[in-house]
Amino acid sequence: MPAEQIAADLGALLLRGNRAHLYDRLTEGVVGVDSTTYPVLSGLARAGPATASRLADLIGLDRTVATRYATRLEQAGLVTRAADADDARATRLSLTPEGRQAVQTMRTALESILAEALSTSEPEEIETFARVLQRLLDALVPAPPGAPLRR
Amino acid sequence: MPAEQIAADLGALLLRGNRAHLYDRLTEGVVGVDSTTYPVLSGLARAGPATASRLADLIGLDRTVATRYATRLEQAGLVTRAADADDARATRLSLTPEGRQAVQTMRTALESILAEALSTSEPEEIETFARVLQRLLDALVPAPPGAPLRR
DNA sequence: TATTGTTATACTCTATAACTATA
DNA sequence: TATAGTTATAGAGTATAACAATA
Repeated sequence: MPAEQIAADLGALLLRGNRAHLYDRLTEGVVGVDSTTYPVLSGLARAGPATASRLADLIGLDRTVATRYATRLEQAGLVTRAADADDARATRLSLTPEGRQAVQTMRTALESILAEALSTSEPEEIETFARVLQRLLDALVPAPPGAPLRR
Repeated sequence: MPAEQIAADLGALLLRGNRAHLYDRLTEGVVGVDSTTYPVLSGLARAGPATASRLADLIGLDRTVATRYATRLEQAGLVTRAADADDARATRLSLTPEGRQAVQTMRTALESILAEALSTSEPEEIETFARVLQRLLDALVPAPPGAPLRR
């Protein structure tokens, strides 16, 4: 039963330093994005234009934090704010072309890092890994209130 | 090609909120340990008696932080300090019986959580998952736990 | 001169509370 | 009354710098 080893590896992966290291590798060279604003930008890319509240639910942040990081990304020219036509209280956050470019750059970097990290495994192993990882996540992680998409 | 889904799942796992949620599940009910001191206690359990500097290297923290958290754990009665016989500058950190008990409790909790999260997967799948995860970690993480450390 | 442990300081991140506007 | 966005404030976490003691 390799449960003990899985536990140790997951624990290592979650160590603050290792998490920050991975985020730094992803965002290095992308101006205006760091390890704290990355989830906001990435979430916006996944969800499409969304309000700060919805985005906050999606990535598990407080909505005040989402607003502040959105402001930072806006000042960096990666995100824009626009009034919601249906609800005058709401503000829709969207990616600018520069923001889309930044997301694309980081996605490419992530896939390249992953491809290299998985290069010593067989395709069947990788497929099994992905399958179990998905189940593990479904069991470990609380579902966001938004619910429709997490991946 | 499940690389994209792996990337998304890993990203979700590393989200600050999800990481904190997992740590909270582990440490809930264990007095004197929280999501910040958990890695220190866990690292001490893996490494055995160690100095603050060595422990800091092991878990990727600054040594000033390791010292402060060790003080907190000491005040909670989970860790003791003792002079190093070989080096008068050094202080050796050790687990108290209460500290060992706390580690055991958290390990059991982690294994139980994992066992449930993996209960829908076949043993062969889990074995493959563990194998690929290990390779992934070796490639992704700068200094894996258990590696030789600088003094 | 370098290293260990520690403390002091400043900075960053995050949540709670409060305010405004709209539903 | 409730909700969206935002700002203000305070609390916690962390790193940098500095100190004394020892190598």
